[in-house]
Amino acid sequence: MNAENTCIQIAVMVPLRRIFSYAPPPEGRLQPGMRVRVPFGKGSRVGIVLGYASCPPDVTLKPIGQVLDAHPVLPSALQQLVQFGAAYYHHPIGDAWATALPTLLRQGRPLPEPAPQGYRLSIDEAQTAQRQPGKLQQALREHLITHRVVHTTAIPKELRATLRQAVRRGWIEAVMEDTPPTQVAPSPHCLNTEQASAVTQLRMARGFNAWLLEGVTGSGKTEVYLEAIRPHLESGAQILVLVPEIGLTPQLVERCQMRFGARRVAALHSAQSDGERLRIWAAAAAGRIQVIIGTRSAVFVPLPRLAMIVVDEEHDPSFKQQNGWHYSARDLAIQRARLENIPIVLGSATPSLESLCNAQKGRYRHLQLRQRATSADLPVMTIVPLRRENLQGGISTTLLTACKETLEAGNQVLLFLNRRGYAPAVLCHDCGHVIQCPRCSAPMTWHRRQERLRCHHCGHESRWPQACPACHSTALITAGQGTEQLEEVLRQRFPQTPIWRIDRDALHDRDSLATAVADIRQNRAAILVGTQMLAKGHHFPAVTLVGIINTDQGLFSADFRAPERLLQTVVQVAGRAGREERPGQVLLQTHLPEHPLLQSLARGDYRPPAEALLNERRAAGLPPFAALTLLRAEAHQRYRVDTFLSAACQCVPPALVEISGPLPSLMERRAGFERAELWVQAPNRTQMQKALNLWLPQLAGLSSARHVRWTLDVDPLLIT
DNA sequence: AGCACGCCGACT
DNA sequence: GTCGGCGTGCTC
Repeated sequence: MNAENTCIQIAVMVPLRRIFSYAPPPEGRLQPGMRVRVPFGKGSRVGIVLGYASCPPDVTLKPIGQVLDAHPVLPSALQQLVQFGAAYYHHPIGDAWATALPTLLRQGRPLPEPAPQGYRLSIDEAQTAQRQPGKLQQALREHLITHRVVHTTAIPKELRATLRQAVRRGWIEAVMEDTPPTQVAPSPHCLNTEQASAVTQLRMARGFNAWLLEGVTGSGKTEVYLEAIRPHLESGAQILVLVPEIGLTPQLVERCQMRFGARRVAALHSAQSDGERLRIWAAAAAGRIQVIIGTRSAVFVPLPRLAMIVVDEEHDPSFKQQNGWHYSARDLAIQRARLENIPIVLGSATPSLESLCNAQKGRYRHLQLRQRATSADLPVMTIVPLRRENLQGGISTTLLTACKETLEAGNQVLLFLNRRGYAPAVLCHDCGHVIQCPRCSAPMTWHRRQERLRCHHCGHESRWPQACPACHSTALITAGQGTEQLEEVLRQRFPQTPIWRIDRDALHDRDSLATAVADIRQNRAAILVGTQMLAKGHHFPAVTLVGIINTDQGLFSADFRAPERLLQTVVQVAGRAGREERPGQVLLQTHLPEHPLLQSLARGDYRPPAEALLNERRAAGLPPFAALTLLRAEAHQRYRVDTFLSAACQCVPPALVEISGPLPSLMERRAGFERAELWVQAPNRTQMQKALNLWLPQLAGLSSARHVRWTLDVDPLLIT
């Protein structure tokens, strides 16, 4: 006769900012982190046990439907990480858990049994196998006699059924334990003094420690990671490596597997099937994989013997999730390292201003690699003023001449233009009207090859308009240049030269980036035209000239981070040039040749312009010198967005934060939704959290909140 | 997010 | 006379 009942608190996997209570099952104790299936509304949902609590005796609770796990699905440190992340980014806990788990576990599927490492004949095989061995049994038996232990994948398909039967009958047994680790290959490279010093310091790191490894392009950061983690792998520990996009860094996986053995190292990314991802996830959780190289969500992979985390290209914006739970995998990785009390390395040639600031404040230990690992010099940057230049499809005569000379010398040219399609706009020659996407406040992009107008924000497509919608003139023309047009212009100018376009459109209908890259390496003189995709990771040894076509885009953007990204992109693209003992040259086309950022950038080093940008941020009171959160709202009707945001302004906890807005979003209309936002600034993250914790319940209670879709973006990265 | 309930327009 | 539009409210 308890005055109070115990109930179990469950994070149900729905996007609701609530925890639900259920009656505990009659037998068996539940542990936090176990998955359960619970009756919910009309049907049932998967949920996570958070703990026991007492609840008043008068409420009747539904019982837990089914306990799905014998053990917590995430270890306690990761449970804390999900908890922390949900609280910090003010995201519903159930949905945070759903995001942290592989799809199949989220859906309630069981954790897979560990796959056997191999098979062998059992000791008493002689007795059990006597009765009439069939042809297949005999074949299998001989296979196992010659190979002793056979890995599952090495068994011919036609013998699989026989194998299953043989295991059931007992004359073949599964080998579950790890194969002894293969010998770790010695480093094929000789480290220079800076690399060696970085490796030594990282190897001595014990306990939580954050390191910023800042190394110019070509300085051999990867070699430092690999050598720093080597002793951990030799002692059987595990390593987590986070990368921005795995498709762009397949060499890292290959290099890692080459050195440490393919069986120890696995990649985890969205191109894999749900089943494959779960298998790798489970193998990592069971300690059978030592190195996980993965994108964002890999920050939640359980690794029982985790010894170090590496975040490669830590400045890359794709570490911040843009939909659903807006978490930064880089920042959560740091929190994970803190919770697990291990060192973490953030590596980049162009560190984010946030990380630079942390290094300067002494929160991160700073490691620098100033020399390139090969003897190649850093490329020379030259500003090409466009004021007087004759432009051909966006290319200046100066750049064209440089291309010609480079090609004649048998070298390759890389032209960077961050705009897909043929032209970023179509306009009326008579009245100037620009063809807009009907669902977004953005111009439509002309794709000439498919003869379609496409919106890059919502995917809307249409034909070339018959007449101007405003004045009915038929004189419609394209304006501006995209990669498709650049490619066309270059084909006219250099008909004999192979030209490669590397962007999402070009790779869609041809083969993968990897094959394109392989082909490019085979070729001599060639031109590469491409977007962002070209800037990341790949080495093009024969490229000696890099042209940045539209430098100015990053100088005019309303996003306060645009100059930082411009700087990082230019330095990264420039780093593709002049490797392998050939001097490189970078030409920056601009209408603003005197712009201080470009002047500073042209001197070649990342640091001075980065520090200038940091000073600007300090003066403007922007991150990393203040904490920033965006309250975004969208609805079909504009007045509902404004009503909600104004009401949200009214209930802001006074004195803690400063509010600007409601401001229309950079793209006011997107996919048929009217969008606006509130900017919330606080002197630091602690104060921000205090304010958000007071504000959020008020927000959720607003009646106007029910007519809009709203989200909080803590530490926003892209102001889209 | 789903899912049901509920009150107003064009169809067999 | 119904089928169905999406506005509103709820989920232990």
